[in-house]
Amino acid sequence: MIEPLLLNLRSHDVVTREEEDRLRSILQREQRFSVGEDLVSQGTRPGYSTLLIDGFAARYKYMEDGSRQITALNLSGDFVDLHAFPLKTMDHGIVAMSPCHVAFVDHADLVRITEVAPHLTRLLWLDTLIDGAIHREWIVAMGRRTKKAHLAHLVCELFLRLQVVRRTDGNSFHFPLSQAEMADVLGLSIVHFNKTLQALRKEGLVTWENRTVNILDWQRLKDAAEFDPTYLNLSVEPR
Amino acid sequence: MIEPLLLNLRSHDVVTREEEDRLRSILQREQRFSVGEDLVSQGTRPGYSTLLIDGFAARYKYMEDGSRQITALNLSGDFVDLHAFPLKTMDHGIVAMSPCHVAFVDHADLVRITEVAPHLTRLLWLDTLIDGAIHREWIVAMGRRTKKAHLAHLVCELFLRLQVVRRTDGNSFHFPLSQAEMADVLGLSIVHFNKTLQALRKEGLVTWENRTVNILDWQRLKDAAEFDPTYLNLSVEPR
DNA sequence: CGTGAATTTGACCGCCATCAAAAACAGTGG
DNA sequence: CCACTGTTTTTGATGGCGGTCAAATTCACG
Repeated sequence: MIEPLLLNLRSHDVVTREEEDRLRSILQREQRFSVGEDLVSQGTRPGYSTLLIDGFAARYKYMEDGSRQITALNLSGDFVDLHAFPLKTMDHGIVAMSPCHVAFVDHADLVRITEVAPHLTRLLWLDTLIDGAIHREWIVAMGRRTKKAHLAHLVCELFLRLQVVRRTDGNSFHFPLSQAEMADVLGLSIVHFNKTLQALRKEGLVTWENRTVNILDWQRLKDAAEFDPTYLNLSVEPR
Repeated sequence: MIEPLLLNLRSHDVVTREEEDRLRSILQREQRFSVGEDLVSQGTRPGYSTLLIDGFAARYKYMEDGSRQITALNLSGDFVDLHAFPLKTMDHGIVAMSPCHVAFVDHADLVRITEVAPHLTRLLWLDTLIDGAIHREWIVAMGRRTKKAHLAHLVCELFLRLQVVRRTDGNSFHFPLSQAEMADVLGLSIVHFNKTLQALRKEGLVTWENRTVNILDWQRLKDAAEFDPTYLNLSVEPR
């Protein structure tokens, strides 16, 4: 049940059997959310953190004019709000973009981990640091990439992250977001997201239909995106 | 010497005398950098982290076409690359935007802290989580705010962050970035940054000259920015 | 087959990039 | 103190990317 989390952590460092057991032992009740439900709502102070076992979720923030910006995408195996643990008050919400299967962890148990399991603490810390690295990459994409490159970059990133948790199938992966939702990821209008996607399709870099993305030419996609996977830290090293 | 760091940490939680001493004891040699020098370069694997004692620094990434995006601004009291500690390889660089006074901390000493000082560990973790929260706010600003609101938001954020480390003077603060550098923060052209700034000036929200920003009307600036300081976590709570 | 959602196309227009150059400013040496 | 030079800020003109509005088409599903 925590397999995707373990796959995630093990893409960065060795996780011992003892650490694995410790993680299992702190998982509280499971719960399922359907599309559109908030896993965590803005402004709340949850006393627990949420592990996404399976599904797709998005961090989002609404503006006063009703527009929305998605600031992160969470995949199977992601701790969606380890953040809330020392951060206390949620400054944004997290919503299910597909049916989501989650498990909860009490903050008290996380505090306990920092007290007795320093290496595991560093691994969880690392997980939040990679979130930060992804955020920076998104900032770069929004500020200095063309929209086409931004989208291409996102596809590259999603592919590698999904591959870690074995959610890819050859060169393709299931991806449940609508184009309207993707527009909120890229900070675009729906119309222009559509035109950007069509540009990628026309160049023969990807297909994207039935909520399935298929990468036709990894090398050219990578080039179009100026994609460098360093920030994902996909190498096993002592941390 | 680590006073600004302590001010930073103490804006979130109580820091005991023992923790304070521990922090002092792990600070290695100090160093000064002049404007334009890299505190940390992209692609390197430093064995230490850098505490910014005084000055302004920026995380940046260059694109192949030579354009640059600044993904974060670091102020006095910020740990500029606690990230590199479990992250290992720097996926971006950090450059001095003003003369910078820094001190170094060995990664081995940071590992030691995770082993013997859980609360201090959580405080340092928190620090990196707030970096992440700021990143998310920047993503929102780039994706869904007008450029004027984005700039206003940044001014609000800088003011509060500088106030914590006592680098404000009434409603104004010293800020050494040129307009060209600010353009790299907002993902704008120099010309348009200038026009955006003039819009804020014309509305009587700020003055900005001689590298000094003065906030003329906090409330209206806040409104123009849709600024909500929650993400900065400026409240003292047990973490 | 009908209804609502999602995708796609087209027209129009404004924000912002680019190019160019003027004006203001800062630091230099004479 | 002033001329000289490079940097920074500011202004103006032009064009393209991407937003908004509107509608057609395709798709999902009861």
